[in-house]
Amino acid sequence: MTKVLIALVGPTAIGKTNSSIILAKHFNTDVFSADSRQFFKEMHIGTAVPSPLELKTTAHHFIQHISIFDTYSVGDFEREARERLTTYFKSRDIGVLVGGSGLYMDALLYGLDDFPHVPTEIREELNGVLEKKGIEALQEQLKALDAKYYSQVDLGNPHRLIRALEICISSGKPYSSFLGSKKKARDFKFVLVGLHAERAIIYDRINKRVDQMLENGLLEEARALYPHRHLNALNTVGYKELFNHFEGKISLEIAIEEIKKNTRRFAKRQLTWYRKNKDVLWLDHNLTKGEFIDPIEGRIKNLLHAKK
RNA sequence: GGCAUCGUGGCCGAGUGGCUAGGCACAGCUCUGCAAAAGCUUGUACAGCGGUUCGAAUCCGCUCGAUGCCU
Repeated sequence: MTKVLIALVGPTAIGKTNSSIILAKHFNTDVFSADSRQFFKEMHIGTAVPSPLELKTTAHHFIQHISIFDTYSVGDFEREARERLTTYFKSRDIGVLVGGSGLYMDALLYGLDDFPHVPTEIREELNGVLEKKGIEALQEQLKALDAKYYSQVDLGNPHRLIRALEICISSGKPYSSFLGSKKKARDFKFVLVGLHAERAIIYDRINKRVDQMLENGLLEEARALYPHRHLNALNTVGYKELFNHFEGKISLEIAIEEIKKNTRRFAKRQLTWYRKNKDVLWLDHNLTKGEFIDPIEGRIKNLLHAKK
């Protein structure tokens, strides 16, 4: 029996959570999250995690399953989620995946290459190089260790440079030599669905949701997390702006405007991520339940038939 | 009514005769273990009209508009 994962993507605040639950109920499935911020159990309001009721009604995976103090990466997620799905599909035929993090979604749907484990000291050291000698030092080092990748990376992007270098250094082989190998086979097929709306509508929903988060107590949540502001998990829209406010750098009003602005820009990047992906079936966010489910059901049937 | 100052791209803001500041926003884009991260690309705009000049956002005049002061 072919297993099918319905993968739902779309810009933040467009209504993915709600739609995912509609799908889960209709197809009687669990929901798997691929949202890199909803993983953290210490964050609730600012990450727009599903409500307690929603979590109670529909089984969710990878929602608040780790701590902001944990080290977690796409690689961990990809492995963990793939294993979880394998188990899940032993007794189920359809699953729902929702997520706002393009990289995490794609890692699960399309696979990731295998990379050797990198000791954290190597990254720390490279961060030190960046700080002391500047990005040029990283560029030169990469040029020496992996000329091929050097010619195609964003040379101005320290994250990309450091990642490539840490692989080169820890493995003794060029980063690019690990790329493009055959990915681990997925034991499921997927239907990729994108929620779509006019830009103005998305932005309006974002602005309103931010106001709602504030009413729900985002300020208090952020204040409680403030001591941990240096953790990567807290380098998150909705929190970092408030941290700046706590430090007296900006007023609360400005902080709120910044949250809205940064959320809009985040939504824009999410749109860019999937705009050129031909697998995506784009559906308007405002469809009725039937109009929404029918085309998805159609695609699922096509998949099942194609298999035979 | 008089005098004075000012009027630069969506916003902020440099620039006092020639070599298209810059920042922010918007828009577009990149992405294989920090991804709600990180990075990249993009605007010849000088209130209007006329004049001086080889050449004006920069000088002169008028008009319009804003602000301040005076009667």
